[in-house]
Amino acid sequence: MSSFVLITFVGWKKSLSIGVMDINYNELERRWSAKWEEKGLYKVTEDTTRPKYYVLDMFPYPSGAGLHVGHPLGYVASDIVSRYKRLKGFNVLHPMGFDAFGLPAEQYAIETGTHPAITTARNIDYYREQLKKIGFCYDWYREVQTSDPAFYKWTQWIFMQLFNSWYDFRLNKAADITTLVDLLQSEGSASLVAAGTCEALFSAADWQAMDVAAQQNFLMQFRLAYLDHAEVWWCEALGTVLANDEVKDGVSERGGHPVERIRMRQWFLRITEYADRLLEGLNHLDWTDSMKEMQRNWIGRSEGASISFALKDSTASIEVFTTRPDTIFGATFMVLAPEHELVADITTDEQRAAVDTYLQYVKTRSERDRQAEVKTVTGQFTGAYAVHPFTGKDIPVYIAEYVLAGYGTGAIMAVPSNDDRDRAFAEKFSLPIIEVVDQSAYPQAAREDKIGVMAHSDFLNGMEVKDAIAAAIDHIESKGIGKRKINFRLRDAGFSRQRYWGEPFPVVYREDIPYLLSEDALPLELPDVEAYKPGGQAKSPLAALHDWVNLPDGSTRETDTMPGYAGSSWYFLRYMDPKNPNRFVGEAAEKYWRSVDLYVGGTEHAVGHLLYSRMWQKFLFDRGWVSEEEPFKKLVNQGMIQGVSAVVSRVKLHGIALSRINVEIFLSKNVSDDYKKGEISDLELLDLIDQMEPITGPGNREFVGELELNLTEGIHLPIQFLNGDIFDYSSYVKSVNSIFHALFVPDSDGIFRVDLVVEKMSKRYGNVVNPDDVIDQYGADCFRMYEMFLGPIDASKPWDTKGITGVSGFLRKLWRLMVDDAGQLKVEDTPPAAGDLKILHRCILKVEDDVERLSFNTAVSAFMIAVNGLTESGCRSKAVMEPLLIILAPFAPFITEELWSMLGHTESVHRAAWPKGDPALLVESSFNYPVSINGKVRTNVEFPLDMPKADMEQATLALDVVLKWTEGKAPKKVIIVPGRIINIVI
RNA sequence: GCCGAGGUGGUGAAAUGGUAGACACGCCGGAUUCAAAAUCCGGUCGGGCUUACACCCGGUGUGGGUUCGAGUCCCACCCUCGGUACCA
Repeated sequence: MSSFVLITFVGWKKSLSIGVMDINYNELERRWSAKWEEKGLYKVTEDTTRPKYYVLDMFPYPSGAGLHVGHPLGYVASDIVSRYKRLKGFNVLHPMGFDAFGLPAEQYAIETGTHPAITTARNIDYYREQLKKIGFCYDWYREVQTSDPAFYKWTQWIFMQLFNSWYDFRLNKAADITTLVDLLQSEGSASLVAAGTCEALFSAADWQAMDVAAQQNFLMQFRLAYLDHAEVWWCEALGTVLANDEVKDGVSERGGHPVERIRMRQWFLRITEYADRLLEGLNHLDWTDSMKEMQRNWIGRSEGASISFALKDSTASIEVFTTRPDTIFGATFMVLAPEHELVADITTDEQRAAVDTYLQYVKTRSERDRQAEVKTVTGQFTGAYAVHPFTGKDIPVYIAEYVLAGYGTGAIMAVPSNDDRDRAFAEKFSLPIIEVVDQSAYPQAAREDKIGVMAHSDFLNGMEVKDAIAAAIDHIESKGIGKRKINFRLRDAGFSRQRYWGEPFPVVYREDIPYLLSEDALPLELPDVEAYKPGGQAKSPLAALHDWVNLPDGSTRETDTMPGYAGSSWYFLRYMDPKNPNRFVGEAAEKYWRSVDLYVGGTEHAVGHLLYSRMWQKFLFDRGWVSEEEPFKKLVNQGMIQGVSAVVSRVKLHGIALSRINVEIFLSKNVSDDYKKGEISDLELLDLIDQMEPITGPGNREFVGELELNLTEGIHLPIQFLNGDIFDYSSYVKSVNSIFHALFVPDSDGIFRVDLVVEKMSKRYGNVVNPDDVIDQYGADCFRMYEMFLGPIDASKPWDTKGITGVSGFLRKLWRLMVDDAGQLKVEDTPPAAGDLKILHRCILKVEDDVERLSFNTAVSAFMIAVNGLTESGCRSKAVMEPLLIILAPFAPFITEELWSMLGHTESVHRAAWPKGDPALLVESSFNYPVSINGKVRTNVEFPLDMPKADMEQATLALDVVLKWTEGKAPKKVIIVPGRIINIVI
């Protein structure tokens, strides 16, 4: 597929007819865009006379494919809210920028040698141009780019503050590391040990006697940005470290080379210190429950106990964390994570070879594979035994991939009676199972549910699980073998990448000890490199720059760079004061804008970005640099717009020569299905191909015996040539370059059909729809409204351009409501008819309610209903048209501005005030009640709304239809809900 | 596997526990037109019955339950999508 070129989107474009009364959207939109820009209509300042409102979009990563129709879904929604709030009198901050560091630009650089800065700048220009066409009210003066040194200077600065801070247990917040040094200086580590934050006990004198390296190593255990070791995917063949995304099925996605986990020293952020506050803070946020739930589960707070198991014939012990200390008598073996530090020590000589083999296997396994694997249990006995702390029995120690080094202590006491994976493991390795919880009273209960009565458990026997947990912990504590503990699933965040295109660390090493640069050395700019492909073992390309790495004073620079989420963890603050050279955000601006009132973005960021941002904000808050502890008050997730792909099968021939080389043979759906089912034989298929283009070469058919047909499924064809499921292959072949030869084998009716598959919109699938093309044909207003009309903002759905004609028709209808065929304004300064006022006010109230609820699709239909109604009634009243234009302006900013100015206004419609809807105009005096018999609607009857229930009941029972059903008998019950329904039960 | 979301006509969807399918697309029929585009009018969940008006039965992924009444609430299951710690 490498030889075909993607061509611009023209397939569904029809010629646009512009009649006398047609609106030239493109001209109109260009004209108003220019005027707004000239007047600075969307420029925002800190205006203390008006209440502020901060509406933020998750900024995009500018990929080479440009914006597709899925991106603007959330942007249109937030733009509508921004404009609506402005009409409501708020001073609205609505900025946009670019998340500009990232892997794709670097990968492109490796392939082509183009500097990522060049690709990125180009992509950003294209994105910005596309965004501007859609008519967003962004204040472009405030644009930020995370790869801009003026921006990442402050990313580096915040990293330095994290490095220079520790989490002060006394204040329960971050504090300057010097306060820790003062503490150690004056009293040693006693209070730290008491607080459980470190184990080494030493005095003030001991501290003072330590050398620099020892002191720094100690402080490293407390810094919020710190060095530790972690594993990365290493691919020897490619010579690079790979992202999880780049590893598929245990091999590199590019090239299919072997990969393995290797351990490296890297930077981390101590987000776990914030686990409790990140959890608690959720309670005060206006986010969806599902989003909060995902964060809660990610943080994963669990209460239990840590217990120490002594090893037989050894001084070492294994510490485990368990949420089920009550089941300790059911612990019949132990399992260590394969990476556990004790593994090498405790493995016996007889088991060493087997353990090593198993460790090799685990190195090729991703964490996800390890957790997802439930069908086949794997593990290996180490030869070592632990001593059960209560029974004194020997229990074997295994290693197994299902135990992860990063969770808890990296070791478990396995209780096969009450844990599914332990159970499966015990069964596979024939280990004893002791049923310690009698759940016979709870037939519905699962093995892992915390209900039942304890059995075979010595002093716990007869207790309910809940009580047994408490009793077991008490006992464990009194025996001194463990203690009550709260554990979090959340792990500290890896902050190093062995990559080029990221923020350099403002760090140098002397004697292997990291030191920060001075603040005036910031920004530490990313230097140019010769090659983007890493040279040395798992090092970033920066490591090859010897002059840059090795400083004259003998120190060396950190060569890793920061991850993608570094810049995105605080960019929302920079928008408040984007050009400030002296501070990451100026104090006055920060105190005015404070935090984001509405944040719109995809669920894919539910835990990553949203958790890191919250941590950074809390840290900056602790240190007194910002005034709010949470960055995003309200959060809304937009759904994903998927593409519809054209998927076919491709066949390759071996052992036969075609008239041309490099021919791709595609099979139409029915042909391919029949072939797969065996209803078409190899020979028949070959015949079909032969009909398309004669197979030449030595003896053709005689070669059939050696012929090999290779079917590849799931090949994507570009959707531009698609009409329904029919693929116009002759146009497609004409459109691509001459090197590409393709043979299309159609169905028996001569038509080539594809499988339609709904999936992520992506360049690689050839299913991308570009908003530019939609706007060229229908205009930005139409595009915006159609995106909203597609469905609820948070729902995912496939894009289909066909339906857009409905919205297009609506905009024309709106235009014709106010402008006649000759282009003359029809609107008159006459008093509005009562019916028209009712239509208008119903619309105002509905749209207002819908925008507040972010239900934009129903707001669009409310506009359609209003315009249909006003068209039907022949309304011409200015008093109706003007408010209608104002409420529609957030959705369709261009056409409303044009009509508004035609009505004689010199000030922009976007500076108008939202009209007040009057509910009194909508009050009805009667209601047409549905009458249902046993819940099924049988007829309708109209009653005044103030009619007494008894009268309604009497009148309803006398209806012919009702009499037919009741057969004259008295009903069992009559339910009357005023203004709703009448239900008769017989 | 685990966590989260979703499943309603041919399609996108609507519906504070109260007339399922608003608003649109598509399709069918008609008006207008030399013709087309555009526009306008009517029809459009399935089945039964009827010359017709009407009427009846079934219907919101599957199976149960709560309720006068369930797309909506509860239980179990199936399928699709997002995340799963280095894609962004």
